[in-house]
Amino acid sequence: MRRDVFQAIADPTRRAIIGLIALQAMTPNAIAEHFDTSRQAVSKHLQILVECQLVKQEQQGREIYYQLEVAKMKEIDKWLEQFRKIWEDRFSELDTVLSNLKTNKP
Amino acid sequence: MRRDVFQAIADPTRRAIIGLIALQAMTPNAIAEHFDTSRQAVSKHLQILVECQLVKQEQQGREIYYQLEVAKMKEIDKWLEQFRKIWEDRFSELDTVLSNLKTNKP
DNA sequence: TATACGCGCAATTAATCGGTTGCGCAAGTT
DNA sequence: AACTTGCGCAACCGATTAATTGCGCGTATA
Repeated sequence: MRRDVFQAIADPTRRAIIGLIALQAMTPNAIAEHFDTSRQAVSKHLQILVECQLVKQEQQGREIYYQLEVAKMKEIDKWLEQFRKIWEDRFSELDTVLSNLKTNKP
Repeated sequence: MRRDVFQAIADPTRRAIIGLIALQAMTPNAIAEHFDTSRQAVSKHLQILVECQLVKQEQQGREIYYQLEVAKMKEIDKWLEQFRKIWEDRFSELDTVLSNLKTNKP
């Protein structure tokens, strides 16, 4: 089962979970209380998040705390990087590039 | 059919398409040439991208040029914003929080 | 030691996904 | 006018998906 970060954040519940545990590690039950789904459903989401290393777990007695692997979020940011150039740097510059591309045909 | 930006970029082909047309608007056929999938498959992806407004189309004769709606990419960036704080500003503080949690064990 | 809890691990089902195929319409070409 | 080309639309199919249910294994508590 090939999972990547982008697929992981595609699900709204998963994004909500990420937002929840971003500041503080939580157990599946604690997380599940914030949604109106079952614990198992949440656990499955967590499993997927762990699978793609967006979240890591830490056992503590019979409880398992899930916490965000913040570094992995950079991967998304890294992908966005190339587009940030386009939307921040210069819209007019982009136009120049496009014009050049068009006039560059022999 | 509820689509959002995150679901749109979940698919690797869709991300590749986005990367392709980022700099230059392209027609479905032109895009399809870059992959080993059919034009229809690409068209379906484009349809999804248009649906969530990540891409817009512009008719030109019988050809339709698809072009990236760069502004919409910001939506992803906006979501990342909250985590950027964590991973950039406060690694040390995060560690403190985690340590505190750990010392809670008897 | 017996009992209650927290949790992961299947197995199952309904829904959705990505892709293919075939069609028809409209815009260019001859 | 007849033909070709670019494209969207719809139907279909196998593969995933999200969520439910039932189970068993450890860890606490009495």
